[in-house]
Amino acid sequence: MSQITLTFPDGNKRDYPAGVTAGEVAESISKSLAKAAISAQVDGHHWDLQWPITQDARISINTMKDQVPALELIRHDLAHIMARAVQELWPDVKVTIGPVRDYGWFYDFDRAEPFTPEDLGAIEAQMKKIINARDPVRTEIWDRDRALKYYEDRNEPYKVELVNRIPEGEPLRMYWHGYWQDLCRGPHLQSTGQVPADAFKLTHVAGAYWLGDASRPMLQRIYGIAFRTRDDLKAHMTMLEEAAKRDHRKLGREMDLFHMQEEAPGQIFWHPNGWTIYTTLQDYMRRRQRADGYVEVNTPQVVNRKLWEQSGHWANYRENMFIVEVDEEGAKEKVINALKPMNCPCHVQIFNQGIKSYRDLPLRMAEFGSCARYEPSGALHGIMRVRGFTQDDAHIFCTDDQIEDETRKFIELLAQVYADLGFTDWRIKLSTRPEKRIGSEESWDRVEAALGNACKHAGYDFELQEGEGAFYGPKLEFVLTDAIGRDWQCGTLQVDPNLPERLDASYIGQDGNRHRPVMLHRACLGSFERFIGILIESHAGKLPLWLAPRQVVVASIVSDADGYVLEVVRQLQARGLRAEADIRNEKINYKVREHSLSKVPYIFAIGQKEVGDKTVSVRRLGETRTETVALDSILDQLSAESLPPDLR
RNA sequence: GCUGCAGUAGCUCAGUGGUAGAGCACUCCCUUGGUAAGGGAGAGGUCGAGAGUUCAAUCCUCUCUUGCAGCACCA
Repeated sequence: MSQITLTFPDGNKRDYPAGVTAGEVAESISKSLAKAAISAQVDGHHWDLQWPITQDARISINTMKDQVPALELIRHDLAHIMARAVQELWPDVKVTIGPVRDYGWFYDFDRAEPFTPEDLGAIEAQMKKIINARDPVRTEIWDRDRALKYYEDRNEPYKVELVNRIPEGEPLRMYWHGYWQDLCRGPHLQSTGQVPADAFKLTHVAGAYWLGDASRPMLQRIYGIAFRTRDDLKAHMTMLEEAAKRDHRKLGREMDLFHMQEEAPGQIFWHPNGWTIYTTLQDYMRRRQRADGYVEVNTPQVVNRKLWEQSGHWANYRENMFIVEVDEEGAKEKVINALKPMNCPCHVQIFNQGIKSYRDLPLRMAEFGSCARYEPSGALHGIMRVRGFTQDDAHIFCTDDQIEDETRKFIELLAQVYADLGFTDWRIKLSTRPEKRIGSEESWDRVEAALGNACKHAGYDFELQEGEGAFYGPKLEFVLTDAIGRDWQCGTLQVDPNLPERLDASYIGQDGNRHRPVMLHRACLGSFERFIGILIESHAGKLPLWLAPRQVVVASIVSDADGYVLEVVRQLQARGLRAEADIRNEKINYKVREHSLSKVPYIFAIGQKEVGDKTVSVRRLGETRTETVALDSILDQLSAESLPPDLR
């Protein structure tokens, strides 16, 4: 038998017979390593201990100390263990697939009866039994016919379909967890006993379409989470509780920002506090965009069907549009309008007024455009996914040659805006030509390169999302990571030569001929509604002073101070601060607690002493320390601190 | 839209086949208290909407609606 040479992480090399398994390699090093081993890395690939190694390679043995492979194996083995547990409890349940995901895994089952929370407890208990049985994990490669026959005999139609979907020539790997068997590409642990029995939890059950296809049957998906230790699991549960406390729907109520109600699903009733945030943010964006050479416009909400037919929305987007039928006097048929789901066709109408010259380009047309989209009911989520929203939208009409520079300018604007709003952790994704597309290859080449170059020249890398662009052009997506590590896609820039074509936009070039401009659809925040939701959650409601709806509450300690309290509020307001008096007949403890809970950044407490000294006792949100300062100096300090970032 | 779960006072929630309860919030009274809940009293609900079963429905059944979790969707 031929020999192969394996190189270990410390640089040592050893020869083994070809076909040696990673487990045997571990065994050759030490008994204890062989026992602790969970998998290996072979030339960078995650390698099952049972898999043979047939050629020279770099190898390292993984144990539970190696977090990434350990978690992957624990979660993946648990998926199988859970499927086995379910079939032990309900033998007629059909199994499908169960991948590792996020902090755990899920497995989809076909079962007539829905799983209940009690069932989850029973499954969890059964899983613990399987883990404690310490059954060995074994793997084999089967040929297709054998696998098909096996699953047909056992009446597992989903598995039959999976086997048939695996491309010819790819090995069909089977894994046994004890007697229980599943089709799986691996790798897996050595035995079920290697899974920590106290560091996992089944979290919830929900519907999921077979193979993600809404036209296929809906299965029941059970989700679990798993870690290496019980403490890690606990820490994760605590993190989830913390995230729940930041939920913008809860904070929106507590801070009296907005509400939503049955009569207007997916639309927001902004309360004075919430609307203050909204308008403050909008004013800020307006200043930033003006400074960057945008002109601002406003266009109709209700637009006749004809325009949507011309733009292509009627054909492609109709099920997402609110349709408004009007009985017009004398008209034979009802007039059909739609609420605008996007601003772009209206902006082209403005562009098309009069004759445009190449000298007018690039034309950056912005609108805080209120749009209505009939989103599927199940997609609605607080103020993050709504049916009525306002975009910080703009369309840049330009020539092909201007795309790169305009894109770079936009990225710079967006970077400034995100930095001002406290988001420094964000990245760019570039989506390129999809399979179904219009336009020539060289034009795609050119435009994709323009977007890529713009990123580079602005000083940012991008991730490639091949084939994810729109049918008419590539796009950039800007994904920001919030304070608790969640990703949000907010900004976007999309190159569109199609709509100017459809709506017949043109300009007179230097050559005196008519030319077609390109449109760049772009937004920084995406929608104000969603972005404010992100801001609330990311700051846990403790917004920076300039965005806080109520910036200062001046609270009296004794009623003799009421007059001075009102005077302080008046002076704060004169400096442009959003200040309120609290002269209720309550103790200062009570007032401090209440305003702290509603996230007011500054509480001024005023008693006899402050009245006499013309001072205020200042308490910042989140601190227990207080500081007594002269009224004039705090006024100066706060009026500077409350300026929006672009005015500082 | 699909699957599952849920809708009881402004909020958080308990409860029962015989038309409802707590805490907080609210109103009034007492209290003038120095940095996260001072005390007392009071008011407040067609139990999401409609239909059905029943002598009787907030409770059981059906339909609708809204929300929650996930899936699908997000040209």
